[in-house]
Amino acid sequence: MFSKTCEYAIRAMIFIAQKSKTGNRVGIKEIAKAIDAPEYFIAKILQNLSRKRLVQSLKGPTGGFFLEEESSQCSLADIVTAIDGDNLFTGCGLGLKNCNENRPCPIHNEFKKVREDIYNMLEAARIGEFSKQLEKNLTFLKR
Amino acid sequence: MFSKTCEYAIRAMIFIAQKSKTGNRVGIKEIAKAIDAPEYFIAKILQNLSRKRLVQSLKGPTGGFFLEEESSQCSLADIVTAIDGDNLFTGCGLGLKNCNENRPCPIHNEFKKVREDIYNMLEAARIGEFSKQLEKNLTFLKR
DNA sequence: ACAATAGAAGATAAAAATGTCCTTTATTAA
DNA sequence: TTAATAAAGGACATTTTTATCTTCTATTGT
Repeated sequence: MFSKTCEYAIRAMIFIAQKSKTGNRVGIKEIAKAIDAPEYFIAKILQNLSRKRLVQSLKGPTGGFFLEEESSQCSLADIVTAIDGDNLFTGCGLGLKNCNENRPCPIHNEFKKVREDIYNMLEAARIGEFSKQLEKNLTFLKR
Repeated sequence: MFSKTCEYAIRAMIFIAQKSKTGNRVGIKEIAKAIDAPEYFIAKILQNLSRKRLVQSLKGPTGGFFLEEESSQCSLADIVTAIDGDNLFTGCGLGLKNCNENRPCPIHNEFKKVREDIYNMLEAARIGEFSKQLEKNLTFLKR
């Protein structure tokens, strides 16, 4: 469904959001451990998200990644779009470039429905909303 | 959503199914043109599906690919599973290997729903059911 | 000012997916 | 039975994705 890059990105963002609630910044190494992802790779991914202003960062001692109030309101759909683009939400299921209402592929309408369901679900899910369940160990970000 | 390989596979299978209705066998070149896919690449893909008995083939003059009655009843889910495996239908949205009811990722339940929707849609779609609309040029397999 | 810290940026490497070519095998029609 | 045809199979090439390493830059506390 998502690229590995995108899976890591979502997990990292949820983790950062949780830590940000208490005003903490969090370093790459801590993130990598918390979500069980390759350190250098996560660094690249967050660098990218940082350029796109989906996450905030500060260099130097006491530095690290964090989310401003606004960023913690961003949706999973925003993250997916930033990393994988919008193909999942708008593209043809069979990979046709010009598939559309007027010139549909054989599964156009059925596919459109699930695409919309996916989008709605990801748009409704805000990055900041997962902290409580994580803290209670009701949900997990690794393995 | 699907790999490119899988997209080609589905399009090729739908095309073969259509041609098979009238008892025709169809060669790689014709398939490649009809679905606008790289010839040698779909050759490989169909070779694979042939080994898995999802499509039938005959070598030599007048040979080619075709679908027996039984094969034209196979679902898109069968093809996806044969090519991409069942990760789309059973895997965790965030890539966690051990995500499950007892140890869910933060989006486990929402994701499960869309996964099931996707599966149901693909399982309901039989490869042989698209011929009429294709013949009437109401749906398309290329571009 | 300076040393230590931590992300940014660029280069490189490894693995997987995608795409191509060449030889072999099975089948057909003459 | 032979020549032509078309898929099967194996090897190889290219591109994209995933992963790692090194150097540079900004920030902090002393």
